[in-house]
Amino acid sequence: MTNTASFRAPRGTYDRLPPGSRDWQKVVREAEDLFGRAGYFPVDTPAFEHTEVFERGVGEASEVVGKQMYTFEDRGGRSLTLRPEGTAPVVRAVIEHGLQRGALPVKLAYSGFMFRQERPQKGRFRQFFQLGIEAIGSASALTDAEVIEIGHRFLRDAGVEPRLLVNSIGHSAESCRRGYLRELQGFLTDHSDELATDDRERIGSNPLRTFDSKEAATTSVMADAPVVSDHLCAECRAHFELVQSYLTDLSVDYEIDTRLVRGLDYYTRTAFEWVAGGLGSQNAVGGGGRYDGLSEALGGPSLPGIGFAIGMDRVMEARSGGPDVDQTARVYVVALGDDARREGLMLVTSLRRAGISAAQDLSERGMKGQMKDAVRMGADWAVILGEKEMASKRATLKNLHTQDQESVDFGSIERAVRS
RNA sequence: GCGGCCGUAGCUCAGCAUGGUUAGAGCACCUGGUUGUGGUCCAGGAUGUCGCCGGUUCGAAUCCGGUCGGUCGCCCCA
Repeated sequence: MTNTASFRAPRGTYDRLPPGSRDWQKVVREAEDLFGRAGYFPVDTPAFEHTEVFERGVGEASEVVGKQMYTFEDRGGRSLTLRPEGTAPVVRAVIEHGLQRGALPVKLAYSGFMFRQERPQKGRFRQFFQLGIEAIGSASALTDAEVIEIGHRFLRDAGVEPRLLVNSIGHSAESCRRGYLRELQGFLTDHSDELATDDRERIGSNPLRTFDSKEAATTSVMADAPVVSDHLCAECRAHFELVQSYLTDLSVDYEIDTRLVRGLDYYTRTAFEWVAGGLGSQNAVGGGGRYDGLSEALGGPSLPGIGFAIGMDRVMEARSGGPDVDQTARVYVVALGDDARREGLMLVTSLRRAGISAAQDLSERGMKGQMKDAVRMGADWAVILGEKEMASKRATLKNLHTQDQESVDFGSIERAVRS
């Protein structure tokens, strides 16, 4: 009620309420099962990290680090940051605990809230929920294919029909992306007077981003720009071709998008993104890529890795169909009078202990109101306890689908409703 | 962070241009018709600091300013 409470959830946050909250729970559980079947172990890392984890991991040139982080100083003067993404913290945890000394790759699955201070809009929140997996310690293209297939499968199972875009952005060598970047910067400098001002400023810091620009001026220039995929070294090219052929083997439909670049600096080689309709301009439901240099950037050993992050909020928005209407209780006890309500409380509890969902009226309503409540909960059975039933110790059991009623003694109710 | 639109009951919205009695509708909710049987029908009932603060005015849901929030686009991303 807004009349007494003048507090609202902070901007860009939300309360997850019934009935949709149950759908959410169901989708998350399906994801956990799917990731678990593929051998990805659950991992949880703190909601905040030392700020440097993101500055060095995600990269200071990225938008996320540059202007979207919730950074604060604690009472000990340490600079901490609410995690804006999950990969850098997971890699930090792997290094810190030496998980890479066991069998490789280390396969981990995480889920949780991430925080970025941006202008909220549909499908974009300041506190948002991501699910992700990371396979750390394998450079094989098999891993790329496995990770992508799992994410794709999750989205499809969740009722999203995503388009999968893939690209390779090479690795950081002169023979590969570094050389390409210089060529791109040269191209952009030659055309700098034709670019939108925002994009002109990125030539030095983050030239790849100009491919994402929606400025008409920039878009037309970029049509003729050199593209990363034409400048990959032999190894990166071979890797990308393998990934593609594996995806084809797995019947995962994908599109090559040579203009796909990702926002976080740590990506190398494979980059991918899932997009879906119904989300307005926030059409990316998930994305990921290979990050072969991340571990070293965080002071760890050389450890190639790949993973994805999927935005649950956007998944729930994009999935087909409305909320599933679930049964709240299979058995509803209609009780009339104090003695019956007391008996009902015991009956409901024993049914629940037996694994059967059950409910009774807790508002001391009349019979009509209780019957309505039973229907509202989607109950299959109504157990009626009135004066007659209390006197005879036999409840009236009504099948709410067929309307049939029978008289059963209290001890037989559980067996009767199991059918 | 920038720009457009919006903010009235739990939900969807009317009323606001031409300020004026107790601010409305539908859905949902509760009760009764049916002294103990739901999804239909009928009757009745409860619910609003008209987002918030301030200004103009005899008088503001209505006009003005600010602010908070949402939404769409930009930036960027999940």
